[in-house]
Formats: sequence, structure tokens, C-alpha cells
Amino acid sequence: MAFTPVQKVSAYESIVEQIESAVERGELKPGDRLPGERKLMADFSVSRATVREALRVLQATGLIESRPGDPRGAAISQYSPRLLEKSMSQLARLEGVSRGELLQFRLILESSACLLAARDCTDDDLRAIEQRRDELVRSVAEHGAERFSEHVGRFQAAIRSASGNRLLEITGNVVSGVMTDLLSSRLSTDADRLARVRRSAEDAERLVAAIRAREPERAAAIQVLNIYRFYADDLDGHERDALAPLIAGAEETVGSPID
Amino acid sequence: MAFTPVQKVSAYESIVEQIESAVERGELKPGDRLPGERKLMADFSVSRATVREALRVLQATGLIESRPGDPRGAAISQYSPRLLEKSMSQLARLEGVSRGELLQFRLILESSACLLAARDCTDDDLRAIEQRRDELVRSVAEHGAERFSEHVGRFQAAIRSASGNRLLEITGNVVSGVMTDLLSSRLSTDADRLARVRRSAEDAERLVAAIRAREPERAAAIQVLNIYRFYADDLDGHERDALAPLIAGAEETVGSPID
DNA sequence: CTTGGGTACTGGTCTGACCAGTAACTGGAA
DNA sequence: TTCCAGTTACTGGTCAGACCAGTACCCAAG
Repeated sequence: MAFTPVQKVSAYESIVEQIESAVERGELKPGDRLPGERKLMADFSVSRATVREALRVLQATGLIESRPGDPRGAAISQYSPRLLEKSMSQLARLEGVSRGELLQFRLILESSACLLAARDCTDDDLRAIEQRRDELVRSVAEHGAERFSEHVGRFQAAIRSASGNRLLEITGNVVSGVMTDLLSSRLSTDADRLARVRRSAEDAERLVAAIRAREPERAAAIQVLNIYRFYADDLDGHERDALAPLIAGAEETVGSPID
Repeated sequence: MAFTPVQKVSAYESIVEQIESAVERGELKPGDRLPGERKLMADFSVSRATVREALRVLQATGLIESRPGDPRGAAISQYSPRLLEKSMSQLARLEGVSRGELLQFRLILESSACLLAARDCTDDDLRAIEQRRDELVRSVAEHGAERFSEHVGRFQAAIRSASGNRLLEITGNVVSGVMTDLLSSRLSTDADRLARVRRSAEDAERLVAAIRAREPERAAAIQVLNIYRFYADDLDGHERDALAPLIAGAEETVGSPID
């Protein structure tokens, strides 16, 4: 006969669970209002401090939002990737994930996004991508490397969005954000950086051409090479080795204009 | 001249930020202890309720752990993918990500993991994979579909771990977990399920052979087909179309024993 | 050296209070 | 009738002080 460990659920945990499951079951939808803390305290028959701890947890996990003074009470939030961002950057930072691993993971995501985008993006998607590309190219021509990261971020985000897969899109956005965050301190010399930025802008044009021509493999390969070359100088030998095959494959594909 | 919006940080938020940044700066490492709540309340010169709300947030984001009665105070936790899991399943559930999207994303992750594992897993990794495969095959032979999901989960987790990329590993684990979670209710008939399970066990053997033979593309393709076929019946036509090209490519690769 | 209480603490919860801030109501001006 | 400003009744944020059940640790008895 097997016994199960007793599990004592604290009061605030129970409240969190009840509200969470109400949201999961769809009884509470984004925009809906929770009662005020004083009402909740009566409903759950606990003190206000306990209610507040539960609400804090729900707020920390991005499930609800509240503003002081608002008589309408806390609101169920629209989904936002904030928590995913936090947990990803936590993973990358605390778990000591190396820059090489981060880049490798990003290459996987970005190349997949390009592949999918080239295969089945809509005309609207394509227009959005081309607009971002124009802004990027113009910004590089006018301001050089200055506002590059902002524009290239938007350009690549448009591609991820065009992939049609929101998991891929959001995860890609997060990883890309974490990367620029973590590597922003390691800026190369201005001249070097400008050269990278110019090459990246050219790659953007090739990439859009490949997407427009519906050449998935080629689009993916261009993006892999583009991102890799942009960060390659920051890697050490070992990290570069781990990426070598991906890169080699990409170079081969890009080498052949139409395969 | 540009003004910046004033941002009023509440007391508990300020506490959270201070402790978080102490961890990020490495001043607090996993296992280290925070002072008790009464000490913290004096240090930050706030009331205990405020300290507790801050600690609740830190606990919800997985940064600290505490047990009632422990005179040593709360402890900085070892990293755990709990938060990532939570945010991923939140994304999949709340954002209304379709099963097709989820599967597509998983195929991307799993095939990449197989690719990397086949390319550069260590002998230890390989041994671990083969052990999981043996357990899986034996379980299917003895108990049929009964404990399949548990064993196949461990088998695939071993492959992800062998990929050498922890981001890929953890993300893959999470997505796979979310998927089994979300689809566990949709069980097919027993006979049908048994057939799927048997085919999956055979694929596992082929997959390990490909990894052992260091055939990355082949390994990736086998896994794509394996997972796709396992879930294909649950998809509708539209969802299947979105995956078609991935599958077609995989079938081609698997078709050629050594390419 | 082990072991069983005792003790001094912990975190979880409660009560009751004050404050700054917001939404909505109200009534008078246009 | 429309519009604006002051009022009001609430909100969430914070504080103080208290009690309880539970834990780690110490120390004395075996």
C-alpha cells in the first residue's frame, strides 16, 4: 500500500489556483474585471493581506494587471510575451548559456522562420517585410550604424511574423531580444561595426528577393549567414566549431543562385 | 529638449529589483540565504506586508524558495525551467495557438536536436540514448501503449540533451510537455493507438541507428516523420497542409538509406 | 554517542487603520 | 441640451501589531 505525501496548500496558493483555472477554463477572459480586494477577501474568507499576496503572484505571472485607485478592480490581461522573455533571459543569464549556444538556437529559429515565410507568407506579410527593409536600408544609408539594431530588429520581426507560426515568432523575438541585450556591451570598433551593418543591409535585400521568389532554402541560408557573420567575431574558436556545419550548409546553398 | 515620463516604483517593486539585480550581479548565488522577513523589513525600512509581497513575486518567478519555520530564511534557488514551462504553456493555451502550430514548432525543435545530436553527441550521450531506447522498446513489447508516453518522453529528452544546446533542450522539453498535456484528452481507439506506438518504437530504433552512424539529416528526417505520423490523425486538412513541405522533405531523405 | 524535549525563531495569516489616487457622479455654467 | 469642474466614494499601496503552527538547533538525559 502506497501513501501519498500530504500537501498543504497555503491560502494564497489556493486563491491563485482558483483564479488561474477560472482563466484557463475561459470563465474569465482578457479585459474582464476581478472584484476589488475587499470583495475578494470576503469571497475567499481570508484577510486582505492574503488576497494581496495571491494577486501579486498573478500579476508577476502576467495574468492580471491593476492600477491603484481604479474602482473597477484588477483586469485579466491580454497575453504578452513578458513572462516568456523573463524566463528566457533568466535561462540564458543564470544557467550560464554560452553565446555560442544562444546564437546556435537563434539560427535554428530564424532560419526556420525564413523558410516558412518564403514558403507561404501572404502579400500583406510581404509588403510589411519590404517596408521594414526599405526603412532599414534607408537608415543605414543615412545614419550608418547608429539606429541599425532597432531597424534590423523590426525587419527580422516582420519575417518571423510572416512565418505564420506564433510560437516561432514570439520565441524568435524573445531570443533575438535577449541576444542584443546580452551582447550590446560588446561593441566592436565603429569602422568594423559599420562594415558589418552595411553587409547586413545588403543581405536583407537578398533575403527579401529570395522570399519574393519563393525560395525557402535560399532564404533560410541567407539569414543564417547574415546573422552568423554579424556575431562571428565575438565567438571563440570552440563556439565557432559548433556552428561550422550549419554555416557550411548555408554557404553552399547561397552559393547556388537557384537550386 | 525631451522629457521622460515619471515612473513611480512601488516599494515592493523596488525590493524585487534590488534583490533581482543582486542575483544578476552574482552577489547572491543559488543556495545563498536571504535574511528573514523581519530583518529585511528593517533593512528596507518597510512593513512586513511589503516585504512579503516582494518575496512572493520573487518566489513566483522562481528566483527564491522558502519554507515556513525555516530559521535560515529564503534561499536563492537553483535554476529550474519551471517559469519557462509556465510561460510556454500559457502562450500555447491562452494565445490560442493551434495544434498545427504547436506541432510545427515542435518538429523544428526536435529535428534540430536530432541533427545536432547525430553530428556531435558524445559516447556517454549515445549510451544514455540507447538505454532509453531499450527501455522504450521493452515497455512497448511488454505493456503495449500503456506506459508509452512516459518512456518515449524520456527517450526524446535524452536526444535533446545530447544536442549539446541547453536552450534547445529545455525549450524542446517544455514544448513536448505542453503538447502531451494539451493532447492527452484526445486519445484514439486502443487498437489504433497501439499501432502508432509500435511504429514509433520502430522509428526510435532507426533513429538511434542514424545517430550512431552520424547521419544528421537522416536522423532529423526520421524524427520529423515519426512525430508527425503520431499526431497526424488529430489534425484537420488545413493544419496538415501547413506541414506538408516539411514532411515531404523528410520522406525524401528517409527514402534514401545513405545520401 | 545518540536521542528527546525545549526554545527561540521562522513564515503564514489576521485585524484594523491611513493615505494617495482614480472613476464616476453631480450640479451649475454655457 | 451640452459640457466642464468639483465632490465623493471607492480603489490599491502601505503600515503597525498580533497570533499561530511549524522548523532548526541546542542541550541535557539516557
